[in-house]
Amino acid sequence: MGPSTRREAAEGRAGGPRRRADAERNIAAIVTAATDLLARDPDASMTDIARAAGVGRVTLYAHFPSREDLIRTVLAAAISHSMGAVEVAAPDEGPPAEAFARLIRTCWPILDRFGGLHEAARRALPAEEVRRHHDLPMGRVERLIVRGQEAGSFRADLPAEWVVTTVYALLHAAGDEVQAGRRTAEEAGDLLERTLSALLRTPGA
Amino acid sequence: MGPSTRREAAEGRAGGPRRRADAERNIAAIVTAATDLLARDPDASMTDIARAAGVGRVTLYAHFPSREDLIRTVLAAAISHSMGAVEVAAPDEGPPAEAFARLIRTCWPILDRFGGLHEAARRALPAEEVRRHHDLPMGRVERLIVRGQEAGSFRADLPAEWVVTTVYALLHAAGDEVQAGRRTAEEAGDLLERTLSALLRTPGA
DNA sequence: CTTAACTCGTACATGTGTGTTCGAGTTAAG
DNA sequence: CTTAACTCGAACACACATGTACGAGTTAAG
Repeated sequence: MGPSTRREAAEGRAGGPRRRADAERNIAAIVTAATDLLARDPDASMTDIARAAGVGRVTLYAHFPSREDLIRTVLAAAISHSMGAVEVAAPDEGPPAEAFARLIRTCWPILDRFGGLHEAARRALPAEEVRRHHDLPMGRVERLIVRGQEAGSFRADLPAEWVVTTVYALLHAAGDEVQAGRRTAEEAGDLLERTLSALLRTPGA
Repeated sequence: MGPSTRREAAEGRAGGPRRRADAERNIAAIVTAATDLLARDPDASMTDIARAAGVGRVTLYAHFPSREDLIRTVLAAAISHSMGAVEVAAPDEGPPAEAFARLIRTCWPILDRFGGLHEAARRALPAEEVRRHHDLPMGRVERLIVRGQEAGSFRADLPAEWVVTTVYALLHAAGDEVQAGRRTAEEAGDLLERTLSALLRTPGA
């Protein structure tokens, strides 16, 4: 048969015949390479991704039947990664202001990367599916904002949804600065923290 | 000879033989259609643009030898349009805070559209050229920020360059909200104004 | 060692975008 | 009216991305 049997979609395989170790390694390399490339450039081609993963293009297709499949997998991995980080930094209790500062300081690069992948997903996946995945980490941050508004620590004269939007927009702007080499990650993180705290503070305080 | 003599590049023709009226009209239609389409989607194809302008694809190429040429022309037009609006709303004297508020209130859609075109230009034009054009309206806003910082009306603990970046990022976020139909232009402008004023106010005031 | 899984270069089919050519028809300008 | 400018559909050449098929070589696993 072909270059590989391609039994299941590299991800949710049941219990069947075990996968060989080198295949496992290659799949991991592909996912990390694709995450990096797609976050930087949502139009990165399958050829680029294969090369970056140190793998032949055919091998890539052996594990991921289509670009859509690959992006789906990458997005799912990035989301579960993001969610883990967010839950640690900003759990559902404790002072919202501190939680938010911690969240920005420790995981803004992760969230920014998620934003880049989101753009890639928007182009390759059906809108409904993207929206569904999008809601998870976005909703988490929004809950934190709402909690802070209700507790009086964040300004409440702006819709929480809009605040989340601005947070992501600035996250992305900071990421671009770093990627363009205009600032180090530390500088960008610092600017981000000071900018966002000004954004959240209530206007009269 | 071909469908048209294509003597010069539709733009900087000297004095030679006059251009016919219908050609002039079509060129104008192409530029406005391209401006609209490219601002919304930087990947809009030449076919799309021709159709939106109500013109055959061949006619488009008769006036603009390449996609690069078209984008160059569109970008130049958008910049001169933006510059005009900015100079009226935010001249180089007068209270910076008021000038800034006026600037946002009256021409944020124009500036946002310019941002979209900038993205299209970034993909089609050499980086050096984009940067050169980019500096004009960007520098204008930056001068205003610096002036406000020196006058004490804006917070000075953030680099003016970063402030400009955040302004454009939020401008774009607001534009997306409108385009996605989540808010009206009025709502978005209002949110923008309140968000940005919080960003510029000095932290202790 | 033997076998099945896996890798990978080459090549092909298909689709899409760019830019050009041809030729016939239309329209503004003198 | 006459002419040169202009428009435009159809077709072509080219480049590039996706996805598939083949066949030979390599490697993990028993």
